[in-house]
Amino acid sequence: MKSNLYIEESFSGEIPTTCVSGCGNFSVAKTFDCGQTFRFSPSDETATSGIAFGQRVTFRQTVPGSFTVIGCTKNEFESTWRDYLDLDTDYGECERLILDAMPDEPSRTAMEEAVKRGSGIHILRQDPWEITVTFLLSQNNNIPRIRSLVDSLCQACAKDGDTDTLRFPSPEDLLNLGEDGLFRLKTGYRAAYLYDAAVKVADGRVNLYEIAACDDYEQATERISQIKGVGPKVASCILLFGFHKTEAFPVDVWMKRALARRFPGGFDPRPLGEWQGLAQQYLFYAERWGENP
DNA sequence: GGCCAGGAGTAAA
DNA sequence: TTTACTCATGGC
Repeated sequence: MKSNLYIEESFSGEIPTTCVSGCGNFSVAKTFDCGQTFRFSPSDETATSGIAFGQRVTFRQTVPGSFTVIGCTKNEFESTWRDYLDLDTDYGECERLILDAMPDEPSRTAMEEAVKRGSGIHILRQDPWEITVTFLLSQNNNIPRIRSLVDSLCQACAKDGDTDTLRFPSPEDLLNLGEDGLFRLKTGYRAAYLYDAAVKVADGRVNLYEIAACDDYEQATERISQIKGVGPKVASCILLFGFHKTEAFPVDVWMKRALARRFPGGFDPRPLGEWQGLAQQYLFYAERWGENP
């Protein structure tokens, strides 16, 4: 169901700008800084720029719930960014459901604190293949270096000049690069994983469309895990960020710290059901940014 | 120079 | 079924 956004297009000279308001307390900065994408970064104090679907885009925001998309017409916003930013989900309601699923103290208070800190985060609807590749690169790696590896991969597969570096490499691009070529990009032992992913997606042994259509989370996990290097954590990240399967609950080193600190009595995410993934993002964000939101 | 990073494959117990 | 070791690389 479409929510009631107010969308207005304007022009500054030749440059179109689309202003969007009425999207709850959506936060651009938090959404792009909670580790779900590696191709965006702050361009100044109020703007975040990056690349998705082969397009460069800038989102500028000064107050929660409204923002502008620079260089973007209303039609482009409707056809691409409205869905990408998941603006038709009521995240206020999601927050309430998360807290309702945590009736017992002190866990409820602990979750409440994380939700308050992370409130405004949306789970982006990103490209499944791109997420598969980037989270293969993420394993046993740090966030700045993952960004740099994604960049060099895109540049290595660029064909015709600058504009082509925007496009994310296809499985065929990775096959052309070869395992050796992937290794030379400093991907380390992950080169073999990337190559295996490219082979299996290209020949259909791993069918991303079937995974997208699969309502059984366990079965989807089993299918994506056919790729070498996809274990429990990477699988849950791919399903959450690439397929929007929000019952995923990725547990990494940040989450282990967050859970140990906030829930010393242990934490079972299962009662959160389809909101596990969003709760995880709040906890991840709160842990990563600590007292500096 | 050792430890850690949005872990997973493998061999051994 | 769990546990230790290993896997590239770079920042600290």
